[in-house]
Amino acid sequence: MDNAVRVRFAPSPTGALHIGGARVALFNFLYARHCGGTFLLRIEDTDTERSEARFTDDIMASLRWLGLAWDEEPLYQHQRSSLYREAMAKMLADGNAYYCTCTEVEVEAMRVRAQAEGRKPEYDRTCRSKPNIVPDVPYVIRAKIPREGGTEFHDLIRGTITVANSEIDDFVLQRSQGGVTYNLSVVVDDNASQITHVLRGEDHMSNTPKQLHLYSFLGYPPPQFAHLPMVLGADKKKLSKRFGAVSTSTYRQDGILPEALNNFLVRLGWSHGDQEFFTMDELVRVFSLEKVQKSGAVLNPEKLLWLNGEHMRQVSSERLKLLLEEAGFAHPLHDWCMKIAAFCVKRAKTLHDLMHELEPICSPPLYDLNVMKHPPARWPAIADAVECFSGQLYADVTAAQIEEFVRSSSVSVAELAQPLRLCVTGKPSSSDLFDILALMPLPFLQIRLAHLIASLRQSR
RNA sequence: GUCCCUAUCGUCUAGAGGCCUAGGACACUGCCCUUUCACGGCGGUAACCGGGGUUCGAAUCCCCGUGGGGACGCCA
Repeated sequence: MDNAVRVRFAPSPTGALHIGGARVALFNFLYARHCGGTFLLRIEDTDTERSEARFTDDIMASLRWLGLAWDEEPLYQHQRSSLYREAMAKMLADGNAYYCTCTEVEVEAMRVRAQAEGRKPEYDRTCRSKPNIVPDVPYVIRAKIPREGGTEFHDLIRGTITVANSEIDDFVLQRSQGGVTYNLSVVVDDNASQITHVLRGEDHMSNTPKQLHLYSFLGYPPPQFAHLPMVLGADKKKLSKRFGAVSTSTYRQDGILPEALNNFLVRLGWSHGDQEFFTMDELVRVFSLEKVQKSGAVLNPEKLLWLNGEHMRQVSSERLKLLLEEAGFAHPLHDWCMKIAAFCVKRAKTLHDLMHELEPICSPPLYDLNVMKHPPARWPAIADAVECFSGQLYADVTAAQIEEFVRSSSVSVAELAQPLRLCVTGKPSSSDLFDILALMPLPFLQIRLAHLIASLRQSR
């Protein structure tokens, strides 16, 4: 256990929490818990144009739903500009940053030129050697990245990564409107929060050398880095909003359990031998960065559905009841309903599957006798058999007794089972009929049977 | 285009030089169970990107290709 471990999840509130972000949060959370460390949340809202409070709300609600609780008060970057200004002043004073008065149009032209010359699109450093005094025209402040040498860091997942300094642009630290950009605020805040390990998506890998220069300029000790493989859509591309159900809250709405989503997400790029099913406690115990995969992982929605079914079968009756109510189940969930639910959950993949099966059982069902394959000519005989069956039911019947009766009746088992199933479950297929019959309180059952008998006779 | 990362069944992965005629899971599929649909049980199809090395021996190490991804913003 290393109590000094401090990690953070730092989303920008420019959209709902999508599952790629949820996975990064999960990995951070698991790493912190595994090490006995601290997991922090920081809202990166320096882009005032695109940041919205409702997205912050969604991100927090989704994290809470997933059980990824953060340990200290969340930090909001928009409240921390004085810290960033101090850092900026130091870099300016030390000659590690400079004023740039080039316009956006000019910079764009430089990029085009660089690319035409077979280089990476970049700023051409025009203002780099000008005197370091505040210009009287609009300006930005840029980092003065050394032109020689290289930057190297040890990635906990990928090993040593080396980038030539000549590849690193003199990126903007402060915008012309005065706000600072991501690379500066991250470094200042990670340092202020004493973050020891930065676990983030691979899409940030190219930012790391830039940030390492800032650590050096500011005299901060750099943290360790681990870049997680990307979560990809079916097209193998980085997840984006264009592809359907990517927001975490959508999975919740679709009847997915948080533990199932966590389980699914953790296995995208991480493994523990052949094990597929994990509880959160187990994950905290066995999670390790060494077993994280290096390449991107494509989402497999069917596997999530399967895992969700597995997790639903593991939850207690009390929690299942809570989950159903939370999902909007409209009928009172009596004890007998929950006992039936325990049977029905075997064939469900989502909470909605279970609700759809339970609903007609817990409320008077509507059904259409014509879905039966038996010819209407047989209906009177079936009605007689049901009547006889109904007459022999007493309190506390067992599935075995019911089965015994049905087998000894004058009509075939299939002929009797179909209408019984319809009238009790409202559907032509359901979980084990005899178990449901035995679990339904007799008065409820008798009302249904009477209705069935009447329908069978009436429909002739 | 440039730089960085990466490469085992359709998908997620096991695999740390001999245990690999490559294992598991999802999906697909055959059979069994069965009043239905499922669940469950037993099977099946299906992969080491290519080429060079290193080694007695390579899915595993190295190099070169190729494929894939990411980054290249006064977004984060």
